[in-house]
Formats: sequence, C-alpha cells, structure tokens
Amino acid sequence: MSYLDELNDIQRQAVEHISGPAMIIAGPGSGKTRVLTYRIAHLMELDIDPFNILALTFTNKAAKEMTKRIEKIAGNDARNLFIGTFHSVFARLLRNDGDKLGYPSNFSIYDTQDSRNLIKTIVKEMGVGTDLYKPNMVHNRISNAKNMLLTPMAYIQHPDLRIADEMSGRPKTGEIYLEYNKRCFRSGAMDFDDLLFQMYQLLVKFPEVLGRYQKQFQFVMVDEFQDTNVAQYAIVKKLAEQHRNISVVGDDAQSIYAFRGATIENILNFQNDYKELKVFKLEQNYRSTKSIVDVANQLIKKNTNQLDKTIWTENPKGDAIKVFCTDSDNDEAKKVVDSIFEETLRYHYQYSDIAILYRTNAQSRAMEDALRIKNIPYKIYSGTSFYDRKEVKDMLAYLKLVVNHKDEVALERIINYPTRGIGKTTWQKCVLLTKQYDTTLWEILSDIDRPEYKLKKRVQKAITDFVTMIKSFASLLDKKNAYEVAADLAKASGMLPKLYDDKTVEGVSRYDNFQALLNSIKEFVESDEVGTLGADAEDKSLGSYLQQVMLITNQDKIQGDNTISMMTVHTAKGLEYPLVYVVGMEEDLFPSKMARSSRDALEEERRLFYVAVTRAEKKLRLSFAYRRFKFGEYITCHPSSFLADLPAQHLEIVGKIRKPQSAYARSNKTTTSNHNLKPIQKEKNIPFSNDPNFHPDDVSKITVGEKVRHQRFGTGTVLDIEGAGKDKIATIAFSETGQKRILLKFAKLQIISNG
DNA sequence: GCCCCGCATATTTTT
DNA sequence: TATGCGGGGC
Repeated sequence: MSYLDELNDIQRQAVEHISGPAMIIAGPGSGKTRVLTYRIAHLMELDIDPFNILALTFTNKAAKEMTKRIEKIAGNDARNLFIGTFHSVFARLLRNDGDKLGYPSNFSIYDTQDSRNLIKTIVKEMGVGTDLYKPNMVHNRISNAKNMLLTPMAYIQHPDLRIADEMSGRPKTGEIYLEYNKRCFRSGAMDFDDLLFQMYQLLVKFPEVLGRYQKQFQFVMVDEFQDTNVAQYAIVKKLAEQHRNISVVGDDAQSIYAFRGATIENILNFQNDYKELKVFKLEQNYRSTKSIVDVANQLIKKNTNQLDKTIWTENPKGDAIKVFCTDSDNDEAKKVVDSIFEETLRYHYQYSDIAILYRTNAQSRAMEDALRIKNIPYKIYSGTSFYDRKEVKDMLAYLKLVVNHKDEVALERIINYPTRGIGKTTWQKCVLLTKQYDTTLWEILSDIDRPEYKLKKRVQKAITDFVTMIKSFASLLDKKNAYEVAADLAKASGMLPKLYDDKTVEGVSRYDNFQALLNSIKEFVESDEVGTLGADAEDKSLGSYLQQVMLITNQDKIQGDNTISMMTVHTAKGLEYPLVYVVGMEEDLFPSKMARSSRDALEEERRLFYVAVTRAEKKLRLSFAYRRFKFGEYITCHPSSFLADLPAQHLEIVGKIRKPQSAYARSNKTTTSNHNLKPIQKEKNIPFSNDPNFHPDDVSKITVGEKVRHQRFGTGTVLDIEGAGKDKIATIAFSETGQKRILLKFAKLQIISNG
C-alpha cells in the first residue's frame, strides 16, 4: 500500500483511523485534500463499497477533484462514490424521495434571484410596502431561519425574531415567509436553503427513509466543516447516527461564512455529540514559504476565539512580503500590473501562477483596466456571473418551465418574453383567478378558454399557443437530450430570432452569450467526465442539466488557461497560487466597514485576511491606495489596521507611507487633494500603527485647561479632573469628536501645550 | 401594450 | 458610476 508512504505521521494516522468519529483540524496547506482522498481510497482498498461512502464539500470543483484523485489510486470504482456538494447531493436525494414531502421529482431549484423575485411579488400582493420590505432583506431573514431549521410557524412564534422584526419596522416578515414557502411548494420549487431544510424534514418525518440512508452511508465525511450551518450539521449527524463513522475536516481559523449562517459552534457541538472522537491536527504547512507562514501566524494570533494549534513549515524563508503604498485605486492597479510584468519577465512566472484577490467585486474594475492596457490576459471568477445574465436566465426559465410547468417564477419571467400579447393586465387577471379558484397559474392557463374566466379571444389564443408550445417540448423530454430540447426551444420560443435581430453592441453580446449557453449545454451532453455524483454522469436529460447548472459556483468555473485569476477572497478559499496580490488593504474596505460594529465581525474579517495570505505559495504582495473612487466620487482611504498586525521584519514597504488624518477627516468622505499629507519616517516595528509619531506622555500630573492629543479622538482641552492617584478621570473636550471621559490610567495622551 | 426617460438606489462576502 | 425600476406618455 505505497500510497500511505506519501503521508506524514499525523496525516497517516488520520487516514488509517477508519471507524468511529474523527475531527481533522487542517491548517492551510497542510494536505487536507490529500488526507481526505487517501482516506477514501484507503476505505476502498479495505473493500468498503464506494456506494457506502458519502463525502460532502462546498464546491463542485472540490468534489470533482477529489473524485479524480481517488480514481487515480483506487480506479474506476471511484465513480460510484457519493461525493458532491451539500446542495447537489441533497438535491439528488430529494429527487428520489421528495415525493413523500409532496414535491415532484422534477422540482425546480430557485437561485437567490428567483427567490427575491418571488418575495418581491408577494410583498406587492400583500401590500405591506415595498420600500420597507426590501426583497434581499426579507430573503436574508428567511434564509437564516431555514438554515436554523425554523419553519414559518416557528418563525412567527419565535419571540426574539418577532421583536427584532417589529423593531426594524417589518413585523410581517414571518407572514411573508409563510406565503413564500407556500408559493415555492405550489411551484414545485426548492430554493437553495430548502435543499437543506427539506432534506432535514425528510429525514425527521420519514424514519424509513432515514433508516435507508443511514444503512447506506456507512462512512460520512465533511469537508470545510467550519463553514457548515445548523441545518447542514443536523443532517449530517442524522445520516451518521447509525454507524457513527463520521469524520469532519476543517479549520476554525478559515471560517469566513458566519454571515451566511455558518457556525463555529458546530465544532464544539461535534465534540459534545461524539465524546469518543479522535482529533488529528495537521499543522505542517507544505504550501507556503516561511515568511508567509510567519505572517499568517502573527496575524491570526490577534483573534481570541480559536482552537489551539501551531502552523509550521520546513519550507525556505523565501521572499519578503512587499507592501505597495499607492496614491489611488488606479495607481494601485498600475503598480500591481507593473509588478506582475516584472515578475513574469524576471522570474518567469506564468500568468496562471498569479492571482489578484480583493474584498469586494467592485475592486476588479481598476485592475481590469490596467491589465488591458498591458495586454495581460485575465479571468474574473466572481461578480455578475454568466448565469446571472438576463438572456441566460430567460432561456433557463424556458427550460425550467418545460421540465416543471408549475414553476411560477419561471413562468412569470418568460410568459411574455419575447412579446406574444400576454401583458401585465392579463397576467394580473390570471393571478386573481388563481386566488379565486385556489389553483396554480398553470392550471388556469391550461384551461384559459373557460367562459367564466372572461378573457378576450385574442388573449385566449395567445395563451393557448404558449401552453401548447411548452407542453409539446415537455413531451420530448424522455426522448431527447438536454441540448436537442434547448436548441429547438431557443428557436420556437422566439428568443433566438429576437436576439439575432438586435444588432446593437449589447444585442450582439447578448446573442453571443445565448450561443455560449447553448454550447455549454452541448458540452454537458457530450462530456463523459465524472460528474459530481458519479452515477448521474450518464443522465443527459434536461432535468439533469438544470439541476447541475443551478448549483454551479464561481469556483467551479476556474480553469487552467494561462491567465491571471481575479476573484474575491471568499472565492479564493481552498485555492493556491505561487504569486498572490491582495489589493485594497484599507481600513473600512478590508476589514469591511460593516465589521466595525462587533468584535466577532472583525475577527471574521481577520480570518478572511488569513485565508487571503495563506493562498500564496512563494510570493505575497499587499497593496493599498490613499484614494479610491466609490459611488461616483473619490474618497480618502487609510492603510488597513490588519497591516499593523503583521511582523515588520517580513515586510518590505514600497512607496511612501503618509501621515494619517484625524478621526474627523476620516469620518467625512472628502474629495480632497492631499496637500496636507506628508511622508513620514518609517518605524521599524509598527509601520502601520495609527500614527508612528505618537508617543504618549506621562499624564498623571495633567491639569485642567491643558491641551492634549489622543490617538483616536484627536486634539482637545482638559475640562475637569476627578478622583485621585491612579484612578483619575479627565473630562476632555475634543474638537473633532466631542466630549469624552477618560480614565487616565489607560489613556494614551500627548500633551501639546500647557494652558 | 410598449418604450423611453428620469430618478433612485446601491456596494460585503454566496451555496 | 451604473444599473434597474417605475411612471408616464405614445
């Protein structure tokens, strides 16, 4: 069994620990995937049927990669493994057993946009005020509720949630949730969260189903465990209840999805739920240079909530971490691109070795412009995705509707696109009819010429034609594959001709996108690549395509062309590049402004930065700008406080560090010129502290009337001194931030003048 | 029913 | 800045 020789001691122990629960804490670059894949291969080697092994990941890419690697060791049998994302595996199981919950096997999957469209419709219908009940806000509430396994009724009865909703002026959120769920169900649709929520319901309500899966999944593995939410863990726990062969792999320091309901508590719960568990800590980093590992360690040390571990490496020290100080976002982009140019030229890096990471999608713009000027090829793996494009979503809506006529969101989207004489008024009438006769839209449309519906002949014909078209394509579904159906439907629907006729610049690009979609469906049909779920790979039906396409993630699109990769730090999780640029290292950007409110949020930002830093293998470059274009105006920026957390001996500062502005200037977006900013002398240990020139004075003998300066509050005058000795409290009126009471024991004040 | 224009609105991350 | 929505006019 030679493959075991390729592992270090701990890795090997983790691989060989077969039965019983295990928790593998895997630092960045510690060979996590290797352990997971070898572990599964090892199980197969020991003659466990791949059919009995379940492994859950967060991205299809991770699942595919694992399957491929296992295939190399254990052969073709790997195709029978149950490896996939939480969402795709559960979607598959729900296709089989969802009927017990009342869902059709061809249920639609609603993506975020679909969900929001439906919520918007509901809010309008309920007449509770579209300005208050913003679709994405309501959706977030619903999504969080589902992730915590709260039904609409449980939500409505939950005192905390009710109070929170009332306080925010949105007391009807629970009712919207109730109606939303009803409508999804009627549409034969599950949203992303339902794929977890309903899966859980299925297991709880149908013991025979649970028993069947428990029996099947003798070995359960979870990747990126730190990013699981309550629902995901609850399901996994149920599935593994019988055999208790559950191993979870993760790194608490890389938990970056708390905002989406992921909870580190799962790690604690796991320890409680499986008292007999074995813990393996993978602490040796094989990915990065010593400098990078050191920097990452220093950084994450600032967080208080974390499991005890020490990441180390035998790799050479490597390059210093360069920090580019730049004037503006465009200047930053230019300097990054210049640097890339130099690295490729002098050190022969390939473009594919390089990644540019940023906190927000909007930041890609300046980078793109600069890269284009130098003719450097790049790909962006985040932001508005191909599948978010209107023309693509329209076509997907047609395909969804053919597969599942009940799909209300798909229907509303395309019933009059391209225009076929079924306008808003008609649609509104039909919606009213559904309420009146308590039925679905499709039922109404199918029977549209009933006299009691009182619709005009012309409208009746338009609708009947539409219904007939959709039905005729539905009847082809088991005879034709996804591409054949789609290609015909593209013409018959009128979409292809309409797009073809539009010769404007945007029109041509829409047409190209449309063709690209058709091509991707063709690829799907022709590919014999292992799917994320082996057994499904043979199924080339439209339904199978739709399920797969709805669950595509940004990362899944990453391919190996020789281009620079640009993406958000979130998207970059799990990836690695020899040369990594993390741009926009500015306060209120990274860490995000939103993280100012709580320590937890700030710690999550820091973990996010930790993830960014640990993507780099050989060289890491950071950059920030003093001015950034935002919301149509320039705002002044300041170096990120995260930079001050990094050990100075590993940094090489490129460019000038400016004197920070006062808190006042900071809190006001200004479109200033920078005449008042002058370069200051570098400090060895704290190059990015708030103000390197700041040395607190002894203020124990401070008196009323004295002028002082505070690191954060700016300058002010002492109004009053209370108390004595070490507990003296000074009341100081700061000119920029107002009056503050300060305990002198802790205060860091400079005395400016005696009053 | 369609189209156009003007205003508002957003910018944290996404399975 | 850029997109998207709604209202109003044709």
